[in-house]
Amino acid sequence: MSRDFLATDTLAAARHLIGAQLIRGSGPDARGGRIVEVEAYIGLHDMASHARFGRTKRNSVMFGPPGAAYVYLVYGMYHCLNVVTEADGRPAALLVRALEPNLGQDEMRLARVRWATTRAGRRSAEAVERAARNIEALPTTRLASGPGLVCAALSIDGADGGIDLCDEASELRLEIGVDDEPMAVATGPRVGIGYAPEPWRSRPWRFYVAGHASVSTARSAPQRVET
DNA sequence: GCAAAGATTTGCT
DNA sequence: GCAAATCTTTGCC
Repeated sequence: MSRDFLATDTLAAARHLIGAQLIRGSGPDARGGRIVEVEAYIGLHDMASHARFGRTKRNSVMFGPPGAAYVYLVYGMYHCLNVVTEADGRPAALLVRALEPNLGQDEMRLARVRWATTRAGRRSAEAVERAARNIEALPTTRLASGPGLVCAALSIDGADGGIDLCDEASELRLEIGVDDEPMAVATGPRVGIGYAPEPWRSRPWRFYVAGHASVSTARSAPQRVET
């Protein structure tokens, strides 16, 4: 993907990311899908953003050049992948919330099972079996329908932080799909930021493909169509 | 130094 | 519909 799409306005970049491909690996081992849901976090004054306290060790990648991967751990369990936007020095990023898997779906399902096994394994063998059965029963469309699930399906963790997603040689990268048809993009408030004061809490900075089966649902706002 | 909360997901009531 | 899981970062004493 051209870095120019990400270098300036974050809300415009969000529209470019919807429909783009996020891919891990290459050749027969490649896996990934089209991005169908993102959220924008923009600037020091966005009270929902990790950048609201200024530059810290965790969020420093957000302050760097566009196209870098900002990966962080939430709730002690799930990794979240962000695409850094805007000029070097300006803290902004797009959180990748959901993919439509269209490459290496079997490997993505296996990665989900591996992730769940590691976590549930600390509890009991029964918990592992139950989690594995649940994942095996999932429709392919639901393998990466949430920010934590995108990372589980693509095996993304802190080691991927800082990777250049615009470099076609990167292990983890973005590509523009050739067969992309215009998709109806809906907008709404960002998910899980109830701690933020207004007007940030209500900013319609969540972008998603209206009615798409792969869009996250766990805590999602109701879907409404825009254009 | 310590306490609290978090850009989530799952399973049980 | 609610609470647990799990650990890093931030804020306050």
